[in-house]
Amino acid sequence: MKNECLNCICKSKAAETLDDCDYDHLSTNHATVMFSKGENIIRQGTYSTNIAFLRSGLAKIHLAGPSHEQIVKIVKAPTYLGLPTTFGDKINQYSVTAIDKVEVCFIDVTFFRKLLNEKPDFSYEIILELCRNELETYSRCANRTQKQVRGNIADVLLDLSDNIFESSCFSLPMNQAELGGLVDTSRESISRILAEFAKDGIIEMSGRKIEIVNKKSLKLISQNG
Amino acid sequence: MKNECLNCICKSKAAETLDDCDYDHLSTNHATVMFSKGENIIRQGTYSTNIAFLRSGLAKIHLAGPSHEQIVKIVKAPTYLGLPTTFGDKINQYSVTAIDKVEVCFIDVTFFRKLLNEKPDFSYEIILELCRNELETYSRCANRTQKQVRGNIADVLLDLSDNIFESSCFSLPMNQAELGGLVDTSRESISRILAEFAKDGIIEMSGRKIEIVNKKSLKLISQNG
DNA sequence: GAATTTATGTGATATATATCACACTTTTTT
DNA sequence: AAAAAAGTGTGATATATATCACATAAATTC
Repeated sequence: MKNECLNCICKSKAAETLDDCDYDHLSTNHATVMFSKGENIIRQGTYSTNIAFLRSGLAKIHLAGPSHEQIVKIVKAPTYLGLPTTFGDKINQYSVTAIDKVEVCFIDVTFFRKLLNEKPDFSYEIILELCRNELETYSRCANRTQKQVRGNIADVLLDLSDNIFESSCFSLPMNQAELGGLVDTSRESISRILAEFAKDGIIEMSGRKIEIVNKKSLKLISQNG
Repeated sequence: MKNECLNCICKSKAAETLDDCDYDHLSTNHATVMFSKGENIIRQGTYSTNIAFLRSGLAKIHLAGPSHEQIVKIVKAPTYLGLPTTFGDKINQYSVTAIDKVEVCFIDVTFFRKLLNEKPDFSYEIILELCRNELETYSRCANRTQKQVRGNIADVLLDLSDNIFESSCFSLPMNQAELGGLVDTSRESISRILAEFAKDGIIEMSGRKIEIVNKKSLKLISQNG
């Protein structure tokens, strides 16, 4: 177990500011847990007791909206999960669910607090991460409410391709009903519009496998032509 | 000017953790500026150079969405403005505009960075503020996209009454077109639905003056009956 | 205080998308 | 391999709300 964290290949930016001694403590103050597809990592409404760090895999952040479950975003390792909850509120305000097989490090809050307290560089990196998230959330929210469904679906495809899978070819990480929750539409609209994109030669689709053939068009649709 | 900040009656929670010496430095590292109604405090697209702290008054945070201007939220002193931008991105991702006469303290970024670096309690309070904002943004966003217009208008009225003016009687701080931007509707829908609320005896209205007469109904509408 | 601009009220119409209903397909379970 | 469950495709219909088009009212400007 010695040097477990020091030698970890998937560190957060904040963790990279730490020294060998911190890593030593970190190793003894965390537990790594595997979750398989569909398992709840953080559950809305329960008490938040640890800091969760997504070490590998994909997860979705989602919350119960007034009428249905809304997926806020899809995140990819390495990233902290549920930081805002741990500090802003003791009760989780949203859920985090594994999209594929994931590894999560649960870090003792007291120890994490100690790092924040004693390591200003660490603390500053956490601030940066929170700031970036907030900005992203603002524009994501403005887009979702203002664009119509076609544009939002285009956005999701581009996000998956550019940021999550980093390839023009990928497999949709969820079913159409969930995609609806991510884009704020009905399952049926997702089906229709994906079919439309395929018919128009913008994507190629077989089952959940998608290849973006005409990224330009997709971007145009995203910008709402 | 001595003790200007120490004796300031409107401190941020973070500032309350500081000692006399910090306050001394703060006094010499900031400038207080007055803005009148409608003036831009922070402008989207420009470089962010200072930390802005809203010392008194109301402001709206808004950004250019794909099709129209969206008001993210209305904030009230005391609060930092545009923190996420200063750290997350050098270019302002949103605008902040004075709703009434406001006072803003611009604090030197380098000095603010120094505080974050040397005063862990200060830094922790900033983290808390960022966390709370993020949680709030998530649920606000889920609500706005899922509820229909009636529910969102009810929410805005409740927010104004409960959090901003802390009275059941207040004057709408903006015109109906802007309210549309806050709720994601057209100006006309705002007009129609406010008239409807008045007709149903839920509010009393004369010009922009509003009194919430039946808060219970409003809450019911907010929860989407 | 007359003229101009800005804000608001209200009907008629258009439209994007939800919803319902059901066929078909794929995956999972037994 | 059969049976059950979960996921998807697609038409018909309903509906909330945008949009357009004006009328009226209030606030600014000259």
